[in-house]
Amino acid sequence: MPRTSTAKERLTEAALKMIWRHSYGATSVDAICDQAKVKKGSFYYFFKSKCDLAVAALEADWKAQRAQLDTIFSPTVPPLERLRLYFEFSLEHLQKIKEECGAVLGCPLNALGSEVCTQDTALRAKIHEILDRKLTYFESVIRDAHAQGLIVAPDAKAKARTLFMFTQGALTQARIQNNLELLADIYPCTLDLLGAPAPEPSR
Amino acid sequence: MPRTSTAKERLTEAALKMIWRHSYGATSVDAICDQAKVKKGSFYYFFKSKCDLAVAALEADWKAQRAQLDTIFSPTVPPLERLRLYFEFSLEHLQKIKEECGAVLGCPLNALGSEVCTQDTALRAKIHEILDRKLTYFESVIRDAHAQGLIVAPDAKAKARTLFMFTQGALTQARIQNNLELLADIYPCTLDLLGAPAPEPSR
DNA sequence: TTCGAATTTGACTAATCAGTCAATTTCCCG
DNA sequence: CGGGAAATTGACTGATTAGTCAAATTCGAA
Repeated sequence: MPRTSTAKERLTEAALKMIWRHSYGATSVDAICDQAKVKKGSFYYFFKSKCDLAVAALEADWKAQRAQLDTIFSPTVPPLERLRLYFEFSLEHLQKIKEECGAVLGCPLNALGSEVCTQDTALRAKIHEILDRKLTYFESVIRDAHAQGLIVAPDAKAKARTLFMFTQGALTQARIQNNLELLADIYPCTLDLLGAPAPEPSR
Repeated sequence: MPRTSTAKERLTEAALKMIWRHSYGATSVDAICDQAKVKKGSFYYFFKSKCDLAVAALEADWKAQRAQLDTIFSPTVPPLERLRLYFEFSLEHLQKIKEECGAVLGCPLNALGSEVCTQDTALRAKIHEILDRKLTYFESVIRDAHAQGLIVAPDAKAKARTLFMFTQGALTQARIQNNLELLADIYPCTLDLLGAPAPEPSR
């Protein structure tokens, strides 16, 4: 049975959406409360500050994403196929959001992290933590691909970090330019970056 | 003779520094005026809005950086050496700033662009424009390197974009994690990404 | 030196900001 | 049903926000 959403859930959901859409600084507590249909008094009953809400919002979002990522990055899937699936999934998600709000939003961790990292220690720490966990998926992919002789990457950690920087950079550029096409070749570019043989073009 | 700085110059300089250091949203016009020793009335005599100032600040900074970039990316320098010099220069700059303010700040265009791109069209357009110009340097490097047989990159534009995404992503990660070491291997990683033979390790 | 333009000043909005709080309502458990 | 905890409310504060403006000052050229 579909349990009705709680005020706390509505707040974290609205917060993530609005902060991602606009920015941390441009999103006021009042606006979040309006969107979530919650009075400000209630807000401060659940959260002790705006930053506290942002941390909770990231945590809730990560918890929800995890299951999907675990499916995509399942060890039963061939390593490079995991990456293809991941990019496909991410692009579809960004496409859907673009249709909703008209903008390419990139990665919320990147956008928010870059904005608040010099202002709020707790928020930065949470973002750092989640980014590290995401990196772990890449690491295991590359380790497996190397073990199976699909690519040459004796230092999986380093290679994963490079790939991670590239993909995160691509997401940021797509956001800044509001252009999803910048991400169209992200999978073949990844294969190239990893030194994997390009898949045969279907004809 | 060292001309004394004008109020307008002090404003753009302070604006860039403070916005880069903190963020666009967290930097108030009052704070910028204080830093620049200019009264707010004067501010609005020179600029019609905070966003207008930010555009002017980016433009002034770009104008100042251009000469240095033209030197680093001079066609008389071997292509891959240009990249090495560029990373060296960037790292030294970030190191110096870190010593000043204790934080790794990454790329101002990236940080600011990611924050304001959904809020302010003029600012976004200016950032897009400057990013495109920076990309041009990479393009010419890669075109030259390809022509000289140092790398294989028939599509210089695409390769430059990939490299650009990687380096920008690296800068953002370094900012978020406040860790300059993430940039330590950026040149060898770039060579690897370009498929250039690694330089012999000195012993 | 004089005059008009460029610049500087500080006091002033009106809106918005994050955050507080006592009083009230709703909820669940015994 | 009763009572205590959990949740909700709306009015409130004091600080900060971007932006305005008329008056005063400085500057440069004739």
